[in-house]
Amino acid sequence: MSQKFDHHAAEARWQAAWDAAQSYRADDDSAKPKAYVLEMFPYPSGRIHIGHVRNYTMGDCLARTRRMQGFEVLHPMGWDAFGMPAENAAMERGIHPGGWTRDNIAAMRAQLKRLGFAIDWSRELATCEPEYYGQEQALFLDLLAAGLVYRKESAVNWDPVDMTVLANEQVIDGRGWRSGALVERRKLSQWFLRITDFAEELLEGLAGLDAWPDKVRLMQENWIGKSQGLRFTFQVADSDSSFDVFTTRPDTLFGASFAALAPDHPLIAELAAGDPGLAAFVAEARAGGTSAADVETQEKKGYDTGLSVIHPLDPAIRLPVFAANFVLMDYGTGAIFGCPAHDQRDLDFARKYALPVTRVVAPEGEAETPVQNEAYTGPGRLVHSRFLDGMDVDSANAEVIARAEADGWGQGVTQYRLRDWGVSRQRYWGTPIPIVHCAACGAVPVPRDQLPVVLPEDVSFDIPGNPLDRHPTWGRVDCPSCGAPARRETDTLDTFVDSSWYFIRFASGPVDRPFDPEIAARWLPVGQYIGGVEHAILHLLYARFWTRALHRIGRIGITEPFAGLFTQGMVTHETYQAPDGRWLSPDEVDIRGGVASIIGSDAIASIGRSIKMSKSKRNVVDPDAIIATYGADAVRWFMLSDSPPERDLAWSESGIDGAARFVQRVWRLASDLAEAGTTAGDADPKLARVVHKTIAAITGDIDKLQFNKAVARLYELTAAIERADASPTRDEAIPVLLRLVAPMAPHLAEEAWAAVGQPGLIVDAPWPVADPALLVDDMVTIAVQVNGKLRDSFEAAKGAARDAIEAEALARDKIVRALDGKAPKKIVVVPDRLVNLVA
RNA sequence: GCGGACGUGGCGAAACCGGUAGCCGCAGCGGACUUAAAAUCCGCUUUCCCCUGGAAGUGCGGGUUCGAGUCCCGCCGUCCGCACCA
Repeated sequence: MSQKFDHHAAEARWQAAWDAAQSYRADDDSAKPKAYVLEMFPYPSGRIHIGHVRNYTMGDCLARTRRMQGFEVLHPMGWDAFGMPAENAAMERGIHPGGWTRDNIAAMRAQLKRLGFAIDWSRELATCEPEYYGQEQALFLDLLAAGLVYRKESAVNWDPVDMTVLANEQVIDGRGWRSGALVERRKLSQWFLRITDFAEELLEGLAGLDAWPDKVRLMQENWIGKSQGLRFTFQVADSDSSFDVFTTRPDTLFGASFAALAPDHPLIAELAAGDPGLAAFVAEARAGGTSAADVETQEKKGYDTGLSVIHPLDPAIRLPVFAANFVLMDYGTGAIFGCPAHDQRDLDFARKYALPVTRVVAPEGEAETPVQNEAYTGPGRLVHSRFLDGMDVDSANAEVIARAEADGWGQGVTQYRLRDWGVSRQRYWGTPIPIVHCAACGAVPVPRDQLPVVLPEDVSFDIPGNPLDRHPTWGRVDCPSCGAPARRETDTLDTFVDSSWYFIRFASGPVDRPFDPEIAARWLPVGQYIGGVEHAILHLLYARFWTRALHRIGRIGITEPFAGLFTQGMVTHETYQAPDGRWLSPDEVDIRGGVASIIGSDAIASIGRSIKMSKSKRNVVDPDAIIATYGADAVRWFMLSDSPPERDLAWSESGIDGAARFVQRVWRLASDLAEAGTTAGDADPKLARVVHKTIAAITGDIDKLQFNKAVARLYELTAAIERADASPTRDEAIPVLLRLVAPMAPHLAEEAWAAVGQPGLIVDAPWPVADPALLVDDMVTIAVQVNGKLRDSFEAAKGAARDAIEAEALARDKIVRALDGKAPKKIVVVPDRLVNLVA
């Protein structure tokens, strides 16, 4: 009888066949409608992990479906290949980051190919190659020329041992994560991109992204952090100095009892020079951690500068000026006025330093109720505020802003939390910033004909710090402008720059330019982008910004790069722990009947809940091993089944067993048909209905990326075909099933398609189309409820008259019994659905 | 602290617009085939009870409705994001 489906042979055979036919090559010149399906490209860490497999399987399923539906599909793959892990590997093993990265890419590419993804490999790119980053340098210079790039001094976290800049996440308890050295704040001259110029349009653009998850839009909205308020100047009494503050609550100005400046504020720096106490306070404030936990527990502290400022609405009022640890230099103006009654932080501060607390907003009748330990931030009317008294908060805000503008001491402004994007990294393994520093000419762009600025290969990582800084020759160049000896910029670009435009380069990647706008326009924007939520803010915001920046300088026609976005869940796995608390890997236990016995011992492991795979919990599974055992199709099938794609998927041995079983079931259907040949006789209208309903449902499910539902329906269809008696309908149903399965299990589908004698490759076969006539049933089940409780049900012709249904319902034995002789007070009839009798 | 999502069998989950809760899969139980096992196939599988049937049931408590997993109000819990943002 039928042989088992041999996944090893089928995978090799069909992957070769697709390659030979160049099945997944995207044709720029195709007349077909275009579909651009993209998954976030991976960092080449060394091995594909199961999360990647899930991500790419989803995209692949969609891409394959679109292909069969007649779209010209662009489904590319590349490598986000610059970044720290390569440098860390270089330091640890004394190898070159480039070699390490390229080896990893080769290994991971082979892994992806084993899964049979429908990828146009001719468009593959790696961001670490000069062909890519050289074009990025060109775009950087374009943005520089357009004034969207600038250079300024900025504080960084400096690790004095590793001689490198650390990201905030790399600073743990004030120490470098790798060296353990106390981190210093250093000022460095760094390059910035003017993303804040785009704050408003990035915010407004979110409204149009209706195929994005609300969650991501909201996260971006919060990140941009728009707020409106008043910016005004405080004059320091008996002095020429002044400073600006920003507030969203100008209405509470009469409740002000102090002003406070960030420890990093320039005015504080000035004063600290002559005030050792203040200098000590500043040093102490800087030492305080910036982590969430630190901030939460940190006490509000201040230092009285001895200065006072003049209240803008009444020169007679003077407010003391403090340096305060809770005022941030990088939001607003780095200075505030404190209104303790209506701001919790100000209240805490005021209590500590015995400053007045004056209520200026109160709900009805509470004007004289003192504010105790909780600041009042609710609605109400202004009190103790002279000309503002009696106004509501909004009117008072507007009134104060109007006066400030009329009298010239302040103005209404919109403030954003978003800051300009600092892109300088003091590292080797990144895109060199194409700038030359000349003593006479300043920062000079590298001329276009000298791009790319290529990273030198002869570098070593045995000494800490950026090897570009100590390279003997690379940094020495002549100034492109005056010809005098000059030095290269040794900083490289943040790797988020690399990933901000790769999707454009996929659409069009000429050798002499970053992209061809006309060709790129044929594909962009990306129709469906799929990746993890962890990129909800940074990557997705930067890519949106980069696209808008290119749009502003006339390089591209679109403003939004990703029309549709889907954020998929993680793949999790149960955890196993030995009685002594040691974590066990899945292949150290044998699970039967919910009990995990430890292999090679008679002890029982405790089973923990399914959580994110991590090395420390040892609950990681290796895709390669699983593909070898179960086959690519079973793995792909499992990745799409069970859990909704936006939720986490719990990997389990039994789950993948089930998937492998299904592959065999489909294969059996096909090979039995191949053996038996076609059937003569009558059609099977019941089966035909099932087939067509399934076609319609699955098409919709895949459109909505609800792969788990599509999978459930395919199980049902398979079961229905298995159960059906031989008929021409059944013979036709099997190739339909194969086409529906093809996006998920393509090797199986090809093998079976060939076995049943269908012509050509199934990947080129058209997607089945449901016959609308077969989607409607002529009989429906009517539920009969008494007082809302189901008592009976019966079959009726679809569209049957209300009276007839009502009469039938009342005549049913069970209903007569349930009503117990009483006449219903009310009868609700929902045609084709139910009858509810209210007794 | 602020913002958001979610909560349904032993488990992963379905359920169009408010209309028969639990499709499908996993695990489990029973059976068939087999010398046996594997594989495969068939059946059962929310809980409880006085079991030809009945009651309860979608985190908890209320409400709207002929009818609520779905809508409204208030809690509880879990997860995620941001975090001294003036």
